[in-house]
Amino acid sequence: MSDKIPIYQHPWVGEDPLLGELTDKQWKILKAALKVFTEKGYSASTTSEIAREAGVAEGTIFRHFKTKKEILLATLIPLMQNFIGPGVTNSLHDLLLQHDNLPMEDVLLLILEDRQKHISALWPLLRIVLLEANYHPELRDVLLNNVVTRVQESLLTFLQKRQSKGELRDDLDAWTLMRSIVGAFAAYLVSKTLFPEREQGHENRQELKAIVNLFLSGAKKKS
Amino acid sequence: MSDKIPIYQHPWVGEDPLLGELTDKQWKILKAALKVFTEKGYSASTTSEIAREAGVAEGTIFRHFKTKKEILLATLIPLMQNFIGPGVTNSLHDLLLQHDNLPMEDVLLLILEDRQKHISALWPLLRIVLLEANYHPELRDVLLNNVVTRVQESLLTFLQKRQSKGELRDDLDAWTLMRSIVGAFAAYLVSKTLFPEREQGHENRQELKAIVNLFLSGAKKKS
Amino acid sequence: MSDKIPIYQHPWVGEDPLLGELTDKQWKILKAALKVFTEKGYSASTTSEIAREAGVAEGTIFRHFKTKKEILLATLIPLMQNFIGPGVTNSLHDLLLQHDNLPMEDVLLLILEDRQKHISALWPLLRIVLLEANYHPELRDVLLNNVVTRVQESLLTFLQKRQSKGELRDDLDAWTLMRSIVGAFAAYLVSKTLFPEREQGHENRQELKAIVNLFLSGAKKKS
Amino acid sequence: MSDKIPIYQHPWVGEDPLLGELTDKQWKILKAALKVFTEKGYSASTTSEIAREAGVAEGTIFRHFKTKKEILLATLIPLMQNFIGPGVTNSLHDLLLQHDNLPMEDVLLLILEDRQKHISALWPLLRIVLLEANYHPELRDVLLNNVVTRVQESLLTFLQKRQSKGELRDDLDAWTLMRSIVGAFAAYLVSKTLFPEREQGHENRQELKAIVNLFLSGAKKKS
DNA sequence: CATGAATGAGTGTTCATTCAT
DNA sequence: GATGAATGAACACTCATTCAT
Repeated sequence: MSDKIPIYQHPWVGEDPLLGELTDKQWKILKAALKVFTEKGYSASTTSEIAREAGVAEGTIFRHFKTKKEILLATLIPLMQNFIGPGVTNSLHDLLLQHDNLPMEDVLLLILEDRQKHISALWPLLRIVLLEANYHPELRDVLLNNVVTRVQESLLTFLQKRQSKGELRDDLDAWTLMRSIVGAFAAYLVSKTLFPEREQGHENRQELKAIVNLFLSGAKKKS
Repeated sequence: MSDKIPIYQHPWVGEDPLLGELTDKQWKILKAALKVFTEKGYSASTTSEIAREAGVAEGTIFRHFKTKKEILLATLIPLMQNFIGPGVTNSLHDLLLQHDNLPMEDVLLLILEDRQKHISALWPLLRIVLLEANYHPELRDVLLNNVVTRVQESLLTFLQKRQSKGELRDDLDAWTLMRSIVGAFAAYLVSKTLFPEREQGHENRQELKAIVNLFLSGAKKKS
Repeated sequence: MSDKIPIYQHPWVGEDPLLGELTDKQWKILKAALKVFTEKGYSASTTSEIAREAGVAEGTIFRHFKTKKEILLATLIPLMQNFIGPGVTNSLHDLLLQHDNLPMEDVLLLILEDRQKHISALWPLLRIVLLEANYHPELRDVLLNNVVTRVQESLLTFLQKRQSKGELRDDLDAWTLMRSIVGAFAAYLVSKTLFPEREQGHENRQELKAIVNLFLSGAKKKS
Repeated sequence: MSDKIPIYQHPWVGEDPLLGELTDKQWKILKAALKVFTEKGYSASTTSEIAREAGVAEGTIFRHFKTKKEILLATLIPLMQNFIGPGVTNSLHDLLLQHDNLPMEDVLLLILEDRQKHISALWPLLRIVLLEANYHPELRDVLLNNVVTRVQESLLTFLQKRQSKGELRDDLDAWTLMRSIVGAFAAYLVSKTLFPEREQGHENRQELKAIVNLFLSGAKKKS
């Protein structure tokens, strides 16, 4: 048991019942699997390539995971549950609580900058999750319940509070407000990825400010 | 060649050099391939299932397409070039031209409703294109150049014209405006798909109106 | 279809729904499978060895049979249904009918000699059937219903008729009589196989006569 | 070596050079192996299941037995040598000696009843031995030399003595007599196993009596 | 041009056996 | 001596691709 790696030293898995603690070998396999899946997708990846990448024998993989699909789930689900999910939500929640009294503009800008950092760091991971969620309901469920729903709730609560404070229009559903700002922000990230040259000229923070400004110009309560 | 089908009778392929005109058999194969790819994704589809679905022998497929990958490209690229692309762009273009003098609110609503209809109809196709574009650069290129770019250009032109007319703020980049409205609209579609129960209560047109209203409240030039 | 082999040219399969007619390749595979199974038993046989023995690619095997187990069943079941079963039963039945009026001694001797010839010819086949029937209920069922039961019925009918004619004791169940003569005969065959040197000295026919004599001495009705 | 188990406390192995005395662990492994082999046959059994069943680590098994095949031999050979063989023979021998002066009918009935009891108790073991002897010559040899031959000798001696006493026909080889009674008896056991419903109606002892009666009616010397 | 049987490299998975601890 | 993680050759089976008919 001496080769166990302490939970906090890797992003995967806390007291997650699916995996428990990870041995050195398991960690190497999961890291290799994530790399290979990320590059080629699940179907086009082979267990033998994962083994080669992990530096273990192919048989070793199946000592730790019953099937190839279990490797996929054991790779992505804990990441969503323990890393993406809480990572995303907690910091979001903290942000919203912490700066409860800042003006809307500033809070939203902080949030978007914070989100952007997180998403950039996690992008390869998020990408494979989003792709494979199309074919594996188990992934879809965890994605929805552990990531999407949590983000929504945090944001909704925040927006509703600001509505009741009179800072945001309440003739529109908070849900609609949320979709708009999240959509605009997401579209910016996508655009930055697809057309790096296009967005490169602009200062990132300026662009985020513009997004917030446009949103709030429409969303603020007119006195 | 009596079994040739006139171009205009099927959505695929015009003067596309990749395929030229399609024989009856080719058409059946492509239709079958699209169905199978759509259901299981490229990697998990087998040529034998495509053959069965098309009602031809497996060998026949390879008489028309050199490899499985060529089937994928021959299926999706013409669709993007001749169907999604123009279909999308033209109608968009027409709409924008046709109602050039309508108030912003009405034009945007018309556009979104029109887009929504198109996207719904094409969704299975768009889905597989978006998914596979992640792994096949050939697809990604065509997707960007033939679909995304065209939509952007139409919308940009429209927004810029309205900016120059003084109807929209010109302190913000038209690109930024576009991202916001497109993002908000896309977020609505995604939300409708992922949480049908959530969005079900609302009247679709009301929701689109809210999106437009929110956008324009922020985007309109203050006099 | 020109490579189909007429049914009657091989022992396997008549209008057997399991296989229908056999192509040249299928025939080679089944022959190879029978050989390999016979030599090493089912579990220890590999599909690759069967392929090598049949002179076909391993993939070819699975074009004709879905699983390794299906090869086993497709090999043995038709043999039992079309070869062992009828072969055994018909000739037995014919014999019994044909020589209905011969003295018991002669009929029994004819039967045993006939059976012995059949069983010798089929021994490798019977052996693998008997062995694998222990692990595959499908085989056991066909063995019992198509072989064992048929033989029993023929013999029982014969013995009962002779009982009612007053030639055999009727204070004993015909079933008991049958078991005794069949058992004695089987023990002789086993003994000949296990201890060839022991039984070699004796003339085969003399030995069969002794078996019949011993049986009839006990089984004949005392006047 | 304090964990050695005295020989006489387990049925396996006496001065058998193959195993010598057994440690507690070895005993557990052999018991587990016998169970697993008995249930699935040799080929379909896995060493890991044997280990699990024995409650030891998989590596431990290979510390005691070089190969899987050695486990099979170490399991079955000593059982034949020390349990089946002697067990069978001795009690048979004793019976024959003890009741040397009883009438044939009674002795044979006693023998058959005694054998039946033994065989029933040992059936799972005998079954696997008979099956695997087909593929492992080492097993076949021991089976023939230690079990079959011994039984034969005891019975032959008995029958020959009765022949010389004038109680049994001596115009037939004792070997022939033996085969007949053994065959009839074996056929009864097989029949009882395959068609339990058929033989259920009859009283077991009555059936045995009938077998003996039929045999002796034919085998007894006519005065 | 169409067929579909044949191919064989490759797949995910198993398992007897080894060996560092 | 006992362990069980690691191994890798072998397994049953798949599938894109070829080619004789």
